[in-house]
Amino acid sequence: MARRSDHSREEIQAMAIQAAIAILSKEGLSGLSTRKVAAAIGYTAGTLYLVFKNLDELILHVNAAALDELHEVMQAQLAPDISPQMQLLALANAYLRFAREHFARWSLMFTHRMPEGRELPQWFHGKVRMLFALVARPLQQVNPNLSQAHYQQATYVLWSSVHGVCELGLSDKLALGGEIQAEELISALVKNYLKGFAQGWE
Amino acid sequence: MARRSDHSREEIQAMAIQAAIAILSKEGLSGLSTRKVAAAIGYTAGTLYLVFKNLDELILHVNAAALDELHEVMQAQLAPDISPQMQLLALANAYLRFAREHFARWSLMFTHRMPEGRELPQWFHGKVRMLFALVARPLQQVNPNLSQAHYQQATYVLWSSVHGVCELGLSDKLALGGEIQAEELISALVKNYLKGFAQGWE
DNA sequence: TTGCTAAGCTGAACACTGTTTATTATTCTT
DNA sequence: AAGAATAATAAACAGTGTTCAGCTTAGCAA
Repeated sequence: MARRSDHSREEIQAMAIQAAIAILSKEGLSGLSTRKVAAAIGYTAGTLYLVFKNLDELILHVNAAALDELHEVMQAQLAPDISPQMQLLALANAYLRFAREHFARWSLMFTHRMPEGRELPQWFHGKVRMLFALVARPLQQVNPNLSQAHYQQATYVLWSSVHGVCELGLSDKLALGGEIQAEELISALVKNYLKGFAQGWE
Repeated sequence: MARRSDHSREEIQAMAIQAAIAILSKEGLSGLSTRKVAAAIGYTAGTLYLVFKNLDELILHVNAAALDELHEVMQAQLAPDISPQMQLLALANAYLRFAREHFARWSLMFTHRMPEGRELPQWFHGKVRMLFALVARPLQQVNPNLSQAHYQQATYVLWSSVHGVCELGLSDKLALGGEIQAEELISALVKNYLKGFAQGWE
């Protein structure tokens, strides 16, 4: 076959991303392959290379979709009539929930590294900044007396630490006795961190 | 060739682990392969399967070696004449240093997952507990009025959050402006967390 | 309507990967 | 010295990402 023109480049691109997400959800990262993605959308592996530079670029878009979805579910947590502390806790729990429900996609975001030399594109960093902004604002309400740099640092720290609890809490590496749930750890972390953060800096 | 008996099973096993570590350090995870490990120790891929069940088991031992090495460098931080707060900060910084200097090996510990159904062996969990114990003791000194379960939870939380800061801080995902160093984040996290932890619970 | 060019797509190839197994070469035992 | 047991290999299998010559067809020109 040749020159079917059933779909535009953009359509094939979108279809491939969706197919990759579906495979990832069903079979995990090890089940993902170019041939399988191509077959799922009725094309051949070679076609993917007309639309993506390589598999890394496809994964980049899969990750971008995850960032968008994550932004959506986290933004839905924000409610102005709730204390900023509770908003931040809700954000952290939403992050944990996303990690649990979309584990393969979530961990691919961090597992995947650009090939040597290649950098993440700017639009990707933009999506990351959008996510951080969700945390920076409530933090500002918790303690309004700090500089912008402090909020930025606190955002990084809080986000990273919540991420770490999710990662180790959802893996088998921590060997939690089965007793301790990740939710408890998240709650303990966020409350304790904000207690210190509210009291000032140094 | 056949039946050379140059090395015992245990020797081949140890050689393969060391070779895998060397390859990992030089070429990263993507450079690791059974044929390459085998060639590095003067054997063929098939021989590795006489000594390891599969590649996962080899990696398991590579990770175990990393746990041992990590325990060593962290234990070296403990000095009884230093405040527990400073000891915990030193432990966190040692963890960050290890992650930086042995990045491929360090991230393989978390990237790698046992194949479906297979569990991590008990001796592996034992090594993890040994590491946690390094953190639990100083925590007990920071606030001696809590239950054992609280120390365990605090250990998990502190460890995981430091881990998260290392992971995101060392990746390109956070897009730190280049300004903020991971050391600063670690320091901010540990100090802030311990401030809250020293004040009590809940 | 026909012919031609250009684009879409494929299928096969290449160099890898982890893993299994028949076969060979060597050592040990009798 | 003959035979059994074992260490190691080479080759095979099914899969991977990636490239590219060539085929098929759409759209345009004559």
